[in-house]
Amino acid sequence: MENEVKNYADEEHCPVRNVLDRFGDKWSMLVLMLLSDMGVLRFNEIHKYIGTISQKMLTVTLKKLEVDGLVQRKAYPEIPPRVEYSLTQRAQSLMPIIQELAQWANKNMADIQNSRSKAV
Amino acid sequence: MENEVKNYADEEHCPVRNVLDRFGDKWSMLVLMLLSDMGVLRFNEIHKYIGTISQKMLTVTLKKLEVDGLVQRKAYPEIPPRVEYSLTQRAQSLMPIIQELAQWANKNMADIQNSRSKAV
DNA sequence: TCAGATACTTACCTTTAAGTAATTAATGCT
DNA sequence: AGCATTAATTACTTAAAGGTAAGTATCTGA
Repeated sequence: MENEVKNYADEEHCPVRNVLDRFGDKWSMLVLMLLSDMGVLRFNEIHKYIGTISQKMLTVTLKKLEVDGLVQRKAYPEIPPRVEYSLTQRAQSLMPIIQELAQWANKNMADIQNSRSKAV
Repeated sequence: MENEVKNYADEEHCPVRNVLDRFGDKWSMLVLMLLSDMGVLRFNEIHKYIGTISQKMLTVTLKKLEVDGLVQRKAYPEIPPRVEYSLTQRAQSLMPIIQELAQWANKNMADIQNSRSKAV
């Protein structure tokens, strides 16, 4: 007789895995928070705010967020090109939760770093 | 004159980066949710619930969570060994936010997948 | 004519995360 | 004697993420 447990990680049925995997990367959350604070930003503006992101990763990150319908991309047919990014409604409905997460992190950062340093 | 912007990603001062990076990996969130649902679990029980995690990654994940003071590890000096894992208070204060995140993901999963499929 | 601006793309390389499979230690059970 | 049990660890390999640097198109202004 098998122990019929498993299935907590089923990718098809676990929305957390399926959806949240997408902004568990290095930059997505940061871009979302920045756009949430600033409203509308051009590519180079985001690039300057997040001083350490490479052009390539910013492109990749914005594209992923756009594909998921979290970021809206508006390109103006000018030269040199101008592209503006902003949050969609969907992303805006997510931001309060991310803000809570950020608050939790703020509140607990010191203790966590303390725990880490004790762990040798 | 330089454009004095930057610093949105400063790792020293950004608690979100610093703290949340740790459970943006493949398994941490899942382990936290499982322990939140189940209370106290032994290593092999977690392993069975999350059918697809390797022994190594479960060890690594639990150790990281323990170092951050999110998971409590209690080893009984028996043979064969028995080790029980549970959430700390700190992790429990985080769980409501993770639950909200999960609810958001649940609510928005279908739309997001729809957006993705449209994006070719 | 040529640098500068803009939002990328591409090729290449390094780093990190994760998976596989074998091994360990000490005991009880058969 | 030999196998199962438990919670790891170790060495090795593969896959994914991220970084670097250069290139692209088109126009403006010096």
